[in-house]
Amino acid sequence: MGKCTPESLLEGRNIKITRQRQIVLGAIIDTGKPFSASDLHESLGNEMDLATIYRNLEMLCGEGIIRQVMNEKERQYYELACIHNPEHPHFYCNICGKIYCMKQDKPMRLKKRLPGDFTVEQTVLQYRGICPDCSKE
Amino acid sequence: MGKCTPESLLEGRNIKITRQRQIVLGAIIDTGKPFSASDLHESLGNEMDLATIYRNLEMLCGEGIIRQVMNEKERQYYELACIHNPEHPHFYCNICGKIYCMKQDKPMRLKKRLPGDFTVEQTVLQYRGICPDCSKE
DNA sequence: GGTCTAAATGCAAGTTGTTCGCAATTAAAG
DNA sequence: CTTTAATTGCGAACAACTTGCATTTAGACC
Repeated sequence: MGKCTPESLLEGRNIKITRQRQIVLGAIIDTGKPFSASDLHESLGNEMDLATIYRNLEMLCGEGIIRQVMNEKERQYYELACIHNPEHPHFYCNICGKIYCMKQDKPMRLKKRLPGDFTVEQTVLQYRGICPDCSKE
Repeated sequence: MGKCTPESLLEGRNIKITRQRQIVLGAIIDTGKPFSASDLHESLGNEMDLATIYRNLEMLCGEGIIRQVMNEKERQYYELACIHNPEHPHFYCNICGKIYCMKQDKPMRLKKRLPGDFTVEQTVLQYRGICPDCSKE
């Protein structure tokens, strides 16, 4: 299990490796935290077309390479979905809007069986409140 | 603890009781399930101004009379937040987009203490997958 | 290497949910 | 009944995201 690189994440998937995909994936890997399309856009110097970023995020999400984390202030946040980053809870600060990853020991598998005939594909657990930084004031 | 009426929900709060607030709250109480601004708008025959609905939803949310449930397809969903409807998990169907309330026996109080200095004001637990109706196909 | 083609990109325009400014209306206090 | 501050309706503005289309490009096949 080597480390994540844009190429390793894309290989064996029948996906064209374009320059912008390498750049986008590189930025996603570098940022160790949840990001939105415009976060990426900014971190890349506002040079890449936003439509390209959106299209690639959708593709990466469909491939399971990234996952949706939360939707806040009308903005969708994602994170890398690799072996080293399994599903985990997130904390959203109601004051500063920052999103924190809440790592936890045991894998998140709350009630995978639901009554009736619900098939659970993803479990989302999030907390909202005030983060340590904002508590200080 | 009487039943919910627009007036009982607003009383003692220094909020003007307007005709549209009564209508909006009435619709919210009648619909026993999560709703969006446009759901309300439609259910009221597209007659009330959407801006009014948005402003009232924001106010009701600030007052704790309703709570945000989830944000799906760029649309914010709310539900009534009264004694009879405590925080509970929701299920979002990836196919039909319907939102189900997952009632549960014990109150939802997962990990209210988090490491560091996080103050948790709300805990959100949601499942996404395929609902019973869509499983049948 | 060169050629070809389907897929990806950039750009501009469009869509959608939500917000804002402002004049007209209205709840409710006096 | 009067008064006034809050609320409403309307239209325009906004922001995130999507789409159409011409241009470019990865990579497969010679």
